[in-house]
Amino acid sequence: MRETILSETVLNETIPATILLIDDHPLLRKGVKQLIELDDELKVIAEASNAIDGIKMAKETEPDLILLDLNMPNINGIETLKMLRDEEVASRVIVFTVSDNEEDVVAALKAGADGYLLKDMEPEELLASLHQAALGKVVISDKLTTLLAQALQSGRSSNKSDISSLTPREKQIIKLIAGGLPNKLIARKLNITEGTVKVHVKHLLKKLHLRSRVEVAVWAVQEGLR
Amino acid sequence: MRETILSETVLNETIPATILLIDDHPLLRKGVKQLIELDDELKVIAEASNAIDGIKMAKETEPDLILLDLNMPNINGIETLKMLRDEEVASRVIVFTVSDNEEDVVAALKAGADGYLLKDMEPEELLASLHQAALGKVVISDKLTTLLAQALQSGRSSNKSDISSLTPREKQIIKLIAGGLPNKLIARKLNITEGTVKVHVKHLLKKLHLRSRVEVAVWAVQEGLR
DNA sequence: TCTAAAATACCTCTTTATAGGTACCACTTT
DNA sequence: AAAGTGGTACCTATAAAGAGGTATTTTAGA
Repeated sequence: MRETILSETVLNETIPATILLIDDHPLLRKGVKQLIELDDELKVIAEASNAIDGIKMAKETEPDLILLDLNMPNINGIETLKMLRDEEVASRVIVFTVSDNEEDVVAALKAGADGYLLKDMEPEELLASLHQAALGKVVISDKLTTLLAQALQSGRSSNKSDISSLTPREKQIIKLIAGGLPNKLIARKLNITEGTVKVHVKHLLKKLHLRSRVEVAVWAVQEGLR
Repeated sequence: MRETILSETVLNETIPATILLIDDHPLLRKGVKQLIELDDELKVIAEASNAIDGIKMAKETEPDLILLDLNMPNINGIETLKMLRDEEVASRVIVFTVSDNEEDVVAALKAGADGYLLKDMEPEELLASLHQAALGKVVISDKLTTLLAQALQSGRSSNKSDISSLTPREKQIIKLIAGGLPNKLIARKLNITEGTVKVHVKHLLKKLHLRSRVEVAVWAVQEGLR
């Protein structure tokens, strides 16, 4: 695949690592792309502004690295990551986001991310991290290492509240709880009986290891469920 | 201040609107700056990664526009905006953020923002909005207009939950509610009886025009009470 | 197609939460 | 001194929430 190179020492020839950007913010993509252009060992070969396009491009271009935003409309980053894995995309996926939330970090790594970098990092650090990532290393922003260590040592990685275990109905009810609705109104809204709502609440409390709907509401808000 | 221009029709001479970027993400700044460079009616003359530097630079450079991020460490965007106003900086301040949260939008505009743009907008739209802003127009992302209309018509701007009417004890209890504690545990923690906690809860519910502790918890979390 | 998971409904029982009232005390403002 | 505010306490009564169980129907996966 390597193209012919004119009048250049063959020994100095570097094959740039190819990168796909998936982020719904055009401006951010622009900034990252411009930064990466300064580095001849890295090359942005494709961009996408949503999960669907991103996955399509990943399959078409087979990049070495995928920089993936977490906070995207419709399909979020974690889901996108899982879909990429399902599609057997071989690229190394680096989550690139503003969220230094422990849940997000753990979820991303559990879902098989090969790195987790924060958008507020210095440009030089980002390039350095991408180099490492291209070499097969798992890269994590310095800020997060302490956080991760705590998460692991306190065993929270196994018993933390995990949205992935919830059924669609349960997620739906969580959002309504976070909206402050009592069971009776939730029932009316969903055209089911209050008793049934209680069953769902009971189940989701158990799954999330939470003690009350107040904790559910707080959790949901902090988790950014909408 | 206008520099000498060589061999150019004087009639076509445009004085670019000067812009100061305040955002803690270097990459985003990079992207925006690159975009603005394409437009010779706009010019980034300074950048800052935090509120303190931003305010200093605003006073030094007196830009026409300030693009201000909301989500910054230490001092957030709204506070920064207020500080700019206190310092009597004459620049038009455009909030530029990812948050399409109603509270944020309303808070920003109440604090005197001259615009509120979302980071996920298209580059062309951003440039167009900045042109409008430079002409003195208040620019709001299209996405937000519906939201704003609702906020105003439902009168939420005037009778929204206001923390200032709360007593210290009530604020304290709100934080504990948001921590998911039931009245009994709150009582233990504060060394008062559960009955007394109930009275406080009752009062604060009335003051905040909220219907349940769940709504209180959600409100507190979104309000960032800690 | 068979099966397991999900969603639904109804039951009882206990605990929490909310609303209303009265009352006392300390402190500040008028 | 009187009035107001904030914090405390106790009372009754109702509403809501949560835990336990059983059971039927749909839906989706193997």
